[in-house]
Amino acid sequence: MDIREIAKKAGVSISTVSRAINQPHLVNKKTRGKILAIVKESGYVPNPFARGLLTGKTSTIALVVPTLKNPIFGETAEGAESYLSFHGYSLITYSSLASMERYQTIVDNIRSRKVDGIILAGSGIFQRGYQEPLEDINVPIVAIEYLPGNTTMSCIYVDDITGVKMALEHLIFLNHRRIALIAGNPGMIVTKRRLEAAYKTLEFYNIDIKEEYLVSGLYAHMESGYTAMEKLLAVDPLPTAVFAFNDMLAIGAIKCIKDKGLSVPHDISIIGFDNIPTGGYISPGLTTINQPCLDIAEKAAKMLLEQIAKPATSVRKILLPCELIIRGSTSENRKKQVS
Amino acid sequence: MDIREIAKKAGVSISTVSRAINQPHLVNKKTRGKILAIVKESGYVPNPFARGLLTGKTSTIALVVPTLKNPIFGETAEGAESYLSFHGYSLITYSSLASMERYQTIVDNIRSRKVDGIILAGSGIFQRGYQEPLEDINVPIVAIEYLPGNTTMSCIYVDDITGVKMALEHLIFLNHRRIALIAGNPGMIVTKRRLEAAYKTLEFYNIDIKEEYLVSGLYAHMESGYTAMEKLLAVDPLPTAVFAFNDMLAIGAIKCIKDKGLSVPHDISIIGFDNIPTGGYISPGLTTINQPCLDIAEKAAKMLLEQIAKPATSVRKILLPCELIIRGSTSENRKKQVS
DNA sequence: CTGAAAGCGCTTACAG
DNA sequence: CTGAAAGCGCTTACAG
Repeated sequence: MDIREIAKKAGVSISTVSRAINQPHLVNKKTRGKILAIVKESGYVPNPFARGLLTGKTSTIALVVPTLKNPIFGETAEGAESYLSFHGYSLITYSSLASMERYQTIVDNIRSRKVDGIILAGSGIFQRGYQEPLEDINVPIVAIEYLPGNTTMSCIYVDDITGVKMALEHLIFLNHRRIALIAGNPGMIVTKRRLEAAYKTLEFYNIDIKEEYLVSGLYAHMESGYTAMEKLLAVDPLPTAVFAFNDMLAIGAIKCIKDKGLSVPHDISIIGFDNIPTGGYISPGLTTINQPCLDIAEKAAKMLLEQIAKPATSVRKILLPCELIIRGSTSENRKKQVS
Repeated sequence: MDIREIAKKAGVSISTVSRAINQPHLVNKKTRGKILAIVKESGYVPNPFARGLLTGKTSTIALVVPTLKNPIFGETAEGAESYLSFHGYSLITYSSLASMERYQTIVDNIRSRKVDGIILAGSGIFQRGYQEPLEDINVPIVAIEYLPGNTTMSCIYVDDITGVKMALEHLIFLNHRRIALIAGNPGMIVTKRRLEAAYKTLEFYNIDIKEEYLVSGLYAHMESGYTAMEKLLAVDPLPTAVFAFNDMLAIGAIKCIKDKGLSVPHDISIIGFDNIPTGGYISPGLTTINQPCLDIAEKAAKMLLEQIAKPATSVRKILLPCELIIRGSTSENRKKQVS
C-alpha cells in the first residue's frame, strides 16, 4: 500500500495525496475529504523512511538511562514514553550504562539513527568526558540532572541540594550528631553535588565530620548499601544515624543493621533519597526524600519537544522541589553524646 | 557527509563504496582498504533512511511490556537491549500497557515504523483479542509468555505450571492445609494458567478449596497485594498460608499482615513468584519461585534474530525451569487443623 | 487548488 | 572487479 495506490483510487496525483495528509489546508475540502477517507479505510501510513530521507525528521527520541534496575528510571522511561507517544514520537531507550565504551557505542548508535532529540537521564552518564561524544551531534538534548555553569543542553532535575539539606536537618533535629553518609558511585556529578551539600549542611550545624563516617556504594544495587553499612558498623563509636544517597543503598543498609542484631531506628536511624515504592514496604518503613520522577520525565519530554519545534530556544534549567517523607526508619537519638 | 563525498575522496564510484561497506568480498582488497579507511576516518555512517527505504530493513526491534514498574520487565528490557544492541539492533520499548486502546495505538505505531521484529513480553497484553491487531503485520514475533495451541508466533517462558506446583507443595509439605491464593489481573493468560495449575495441585493433595480463599490484585502494584490480603484477613478461619501470583503482590500482603499485628510466617506463611531483588530485603525475606528474566529476555532476542535471518523457521516454544527460593516468609504450620 | 518533476541517499541488478 | 542507471516512497518548490 503506497501513496500511488491511494492517488489512483482517489483519482488525483500523489502530490495531492501528500498534501492532504501533511498540509490539509492546501487542498480543496471535497478532494481532501475523499482522499482522507480512502487513507483511513486502507490503513495507509506514509513510509517513514521515504519521509525521513526527505525531511530529516524521524519522530524518534533517544532516552539514555544508567539502568532499569533502579525503579526511578523505570518511571522516568514510562513518563517520557507516555508523553512522547501521545505526541507522535517513539522512544528508543538505552540502558545498562556500565562503561565509557558502552556510552560511546550508544552515542554512535544514536548518531547513526538520526533521532530528533535526546534525553539523558540519571547521572550515570555524567562522569567526566560525557560531553565530547555529544559535541557535534546537532540535535536538541535535555538532561535529567542538574548541570551547573554554561552548558549547551537544557536540564531539569529535582533540587537535591535542598533535598540533602532537608534529609540531614531531619536527622539533626532528631538530635543526631554522629551522622554517617553512604554516598553513591564516586565520580558521578550527582554524588559530588550531594556530598558537597551534605558537608555544607553538617558544617553549618557544627557537626564533626568523621572521616570513617563516609563510605560509598553503587546506586543501582541494594547489596552495595549492605556492604557499605558493614563498614560503618566497624567504626567506633557507631553512628546514630545514616543518610544514604538513594533508597536502594538505604534499603541495603537497613537489612545489614538488622542482620547484625541492631535495631532501626532505635540503634541507628536511616534516611534515603528518591522515595521508591519499596521503601513503604520494608520494615521499618523508609524515611526518605521524594523525587517526582514521573513529573520530571514528562517535563523533560515537553522541553525537548519545544526545542525541536523551535531550535532557537535558549538553554533552560529547571529545578523541582522535593519533599521529606517520614516513615519509621528514623527516630530521636536518645544516646549520650560522645563526640 | 554522504556516500558521494567518500566516493570522491577515494576516487571511486558510489557503487564501490556501498559494496565496500555491505559486501566487502566483492571489492578489490586494496580499493576496499582505502575506502574503509576513509569511511572510518570521516566517521561516515550510511543514512538509515535511504537504506531502509531500499532494503526494507530497519535494524529496529519493538519490545512491548505491560509496565516498567515491575522490576522483572526492567530486567527483560535490559536483557533484550544488551543482546540486540550487540547485534546491531536498536530497541524501541513500549510500556504502560493500560488499556486495549493503548495496545492498539502501540501496534499501529509499530506497524508504521516498520520494525524488523517484535518481542511481546508479559501477558498484560495477552488478554482476549491481542492477536487480531497483529494479524497482518508480517514481521517475526516472539512472545515472552507461554502460548498454548497452534500459534503463529514463537514463545519462550518459564515453566510456571511447575513453578506453581513447587510453590504450593512447599506450603503443603510445611503442613499447611488452609491455603489462600492472591491471583493477579483477571483475564490475563498467565493468571488463568497459574490458577488452573494451583487448583490442580491442591486437588491432587486433597486440599479443600474454599471460595473465600481466592482473591485477586494487580500484578504491578504492591498496594493491591495489601488490599487483597485485607480481604483474606476477614475470612474465618484465617488461612495459614498464602500463595501470591507474583512478588509485588506478596510483598504487599506481608505488609498488610504485619500492620494488622499478625506475624509472618508464624501466623501466616507467604510465598511469591518471580524473585525480584526486593524480596531479599524485606523482613522476613520472601520465599518465592525464581524466574530467570534476564536469560529469558536474551533467549527471546536470540530467537527473534534467528527468525529474522531465516523467516521460514518454524514456530518454537521453549519453557525454562524455575527454582524455589526459601527465605523467611514461610514456615511449618503448627496450628491445629480445623478444616 | 493541482500536477509534473526533481531529488532525499542509498543499494543492486546489469553491463562491461 | 567496477561504474552508470534505475528506483525505493515520499515531499516540495515550481509552474500553471
